[in-house]
Amino acid sequence: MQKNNMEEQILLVAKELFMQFGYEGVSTTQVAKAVGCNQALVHYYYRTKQNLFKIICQQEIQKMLKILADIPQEDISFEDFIEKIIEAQIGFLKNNPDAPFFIIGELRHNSEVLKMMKELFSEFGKEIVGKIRLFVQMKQSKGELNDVSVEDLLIDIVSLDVMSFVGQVLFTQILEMDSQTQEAFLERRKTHIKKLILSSIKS
Amino acid sequence: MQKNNMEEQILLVAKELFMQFGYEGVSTTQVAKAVGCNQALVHYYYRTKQNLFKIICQQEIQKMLKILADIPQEDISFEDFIEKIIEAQIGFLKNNPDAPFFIIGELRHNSEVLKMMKELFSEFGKEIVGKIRLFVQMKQSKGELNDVSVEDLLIDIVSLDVMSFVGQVLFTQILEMDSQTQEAFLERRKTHIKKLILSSIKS
DNA sequence: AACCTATTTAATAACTCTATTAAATAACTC
DNA sequence: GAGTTATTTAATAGAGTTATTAAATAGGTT
Repeated sequence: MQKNNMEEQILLVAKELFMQFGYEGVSTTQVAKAVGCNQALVHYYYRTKQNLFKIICQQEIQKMLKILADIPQEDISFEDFIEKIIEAQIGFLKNNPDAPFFIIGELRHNSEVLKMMKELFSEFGKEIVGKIRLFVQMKQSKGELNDVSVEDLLIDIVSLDVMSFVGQVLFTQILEMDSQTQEAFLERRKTHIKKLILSSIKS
Repeated sequence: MQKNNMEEQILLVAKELFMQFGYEGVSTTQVAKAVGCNQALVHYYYRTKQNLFKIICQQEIQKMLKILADIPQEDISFEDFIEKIIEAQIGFLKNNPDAPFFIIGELRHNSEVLKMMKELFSEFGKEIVGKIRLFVQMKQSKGELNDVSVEDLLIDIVSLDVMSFVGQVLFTQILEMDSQTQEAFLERRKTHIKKLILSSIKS
């Protein structure tokens, strides 16, 4: 391989491996081998495995929460609002298929991930919920929307989006779906989720 | 500890550890220490770590799918039908809080878990979907129900149930919820999920 | 070219991990 | 109680892990 920027290469390759196999599932020796450099170099640039992992976690979790934070602010219908959120989330998941597995898999026992989630959530969490609440209240004041819990709404959308993805991976393996069928499955889920969410809150 | 049945003790303790920390996150030395026996005993009874893990996986995944397979067959309303399924799932998750983290966490890279899911799904999967389809068709023939995709319905319910649980663990840590608040959160989600599911399919 | 600094490697210390072996102990069977 | 089998342990081989060190190499500057 021997790309000129080894520091970045290591981070990139380590990200892929950690995301797929988890913290304990990857050794610095494996990272070095995959990069094509000496194992000591991994430690030269990032000192410890913990530290390398921490940097990667921070980047990835931040990326994920950014998706939620990037709520459309224009004056659109509630239907389009929901659609855009779902679209953004599924889009992100398509580009980062390992993300939910990584987060859920590490969350259960990796205190580093937990701490990071806590930190980044207290940074972005209120902002995200606040933005959506604002939009919902605006629509409510116009009489276009019933009473609705923003927290439940968010949990519902994230739940359905994330698990569509987990399901897709599962079914891909179990039912031997080809990539075309996978794509179709996700598209079907996307419209289904939108319909499901909207059916419960239309005024 | 030194309970008289070491073979069983090892399985029990190993289950707890594997469920929380995953395959790579647990060593046979740790298992032995937690049980209070010699490390070689773990291998005496189960030969390899792989094999021990496999046995535990089989048991746990089977338990999970059983929950889905135990669909109420009595002549009840569709509303009660959905409620019972949700009740059963949330109940199971309360007793096995690590289960979704374990499955999703291992699914991404542990071929053993994947293979097992594949095997057990082809054994129970069709049965489960078939049972629900039968119930749905029965209700449809009576005109009590719209057209509905059984697959989507199942994915929806499982998604919302499982992620309520993942969310609960997350929020417990992030928002420092006490056990009473956790219980309330789950109860609220339970009724919310039921309402959400039903709102989309009532005829 | 000589010097300096940044990058990369080989070697290795100090562990830990899995799995096996042989020996010790406990539990039965006659 | 002697003999047989089952359970449990100590010891250890062999491989792999993280992290450090000193040495080698590459790049840039004067």
